[in-house]
Amino acid sequence: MMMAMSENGSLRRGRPGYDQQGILEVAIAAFNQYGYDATSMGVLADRLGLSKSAIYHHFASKDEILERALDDALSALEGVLGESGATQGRAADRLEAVLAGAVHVLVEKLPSVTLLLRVRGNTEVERRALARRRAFDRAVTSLVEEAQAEGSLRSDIDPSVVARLAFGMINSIVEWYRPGGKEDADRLAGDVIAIALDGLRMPTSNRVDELLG
Amino acid sequence: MMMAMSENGSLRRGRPGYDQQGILEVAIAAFNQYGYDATSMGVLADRLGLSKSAIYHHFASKDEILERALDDALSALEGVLGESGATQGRAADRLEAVLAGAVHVLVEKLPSVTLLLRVRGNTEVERRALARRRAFDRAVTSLVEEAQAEGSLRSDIDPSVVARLAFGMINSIVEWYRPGGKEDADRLAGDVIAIALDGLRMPTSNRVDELLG
DNA sequence: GGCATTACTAACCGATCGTTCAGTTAGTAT
DNA sequence: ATACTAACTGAACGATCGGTTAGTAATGCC
Repeated sequence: MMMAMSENGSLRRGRPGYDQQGILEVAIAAFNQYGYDATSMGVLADRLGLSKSAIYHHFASKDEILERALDDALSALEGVLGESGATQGRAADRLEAVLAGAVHVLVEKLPSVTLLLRVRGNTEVERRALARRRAFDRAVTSLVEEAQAEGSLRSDIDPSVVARLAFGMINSIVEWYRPGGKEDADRLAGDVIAIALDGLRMPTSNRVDELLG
Repeated sequence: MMMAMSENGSLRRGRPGYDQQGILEVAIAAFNQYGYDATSMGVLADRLGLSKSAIYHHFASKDEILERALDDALSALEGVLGESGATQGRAADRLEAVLAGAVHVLVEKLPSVTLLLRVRGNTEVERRALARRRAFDRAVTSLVEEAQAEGSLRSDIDPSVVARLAFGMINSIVEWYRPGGKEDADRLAGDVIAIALDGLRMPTSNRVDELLG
């Protein structure tokens, strides 16, 4: 039961119960479990312990719930692109900062990012979210291109393929990572970045062979 | 329009129109575009240019369509585990064969594997498919463990995480690979395996530093 | 106590859902 | 022409869908 608090921690006026954020969190969990399309407002109401119509006091529509959730995830990911580690320095370092930042966003906002990564495109809300995702992907691809031009990233593979595969790996976290599991968030980020960057860097095998003659 | 042919190529008896396979292919495409849950039998009927009830001549239920599609994908993936490259030799080589085989299955059966990778688990059909997927994942994880024990694969990362990240990358193909695009299938498989294996092998960077003193 | 605020309800709506049923249609074989 | 085979149809069904409406309920403030 989400007891709505005012910003200074005192109890707010009005009937106790869920607030918008409380509804949103339960909705995201249900959407992730059953899929957005297969989650009816009835199922959601059951999960909340409310009537269906009570939900409409908080959100105008099912679509609006989705839009709020997706915006949360997208804003966090877009925020990674604006951080100082992603805007200054060599392209390879910036790329590493973006990948690490993305992993942290995935872990910290696992429910809403999970929902984002499963969006289909059936509604206008979904299509707008997909457009924002594509813009993010393009920014990452540009970074890969720059790092390849610097010579610090393998250039035998098309930059858009590199970006997609790297994010394919990172995004797979939402399918199996569970907070409190065997891997803590920092260890996970370290592991993911290690594999991704080792796969992306200029291969050093030739260098070893060269040195050994 | 799928003209049903008998096995020797002559026209079969009965009214011309779709056969089961023809319905299945259109259904998979619709399921992948809109999501299984958001694809109504009405939408599917529109795509087929038939009435809704015509579909039930070919399949007993929407579920049965899904089951057939998922079985197609799963059988192909499971087949990779039974190939000689995956059953003989060093573990690292077997793992590489499995990864390459999986990429080829993804590319060759892109529609049905795409559908498989998006299964939620809302129905018994879906849950059975997920169980088969988990068994596949376990087999791959075992291979990673063996390869780590051989010393040819990095062992700084938990084998189940390694397997998941590698397949996360490989499975991401379904979200962006398009036959006839920039990357042909063999090139793609090569690129994916290069990044995955470079990310998975024992790091050679230390070796370079060591040789340089 | 009355008011404002905020959360919640049951009944209802029109539309759509997956499926069934009793037929019709279009081809081949005899 | 008739029988068989296989594909297809419109109407109907019970259930569920997202959403609306006119209320009720529970709190804090004055």
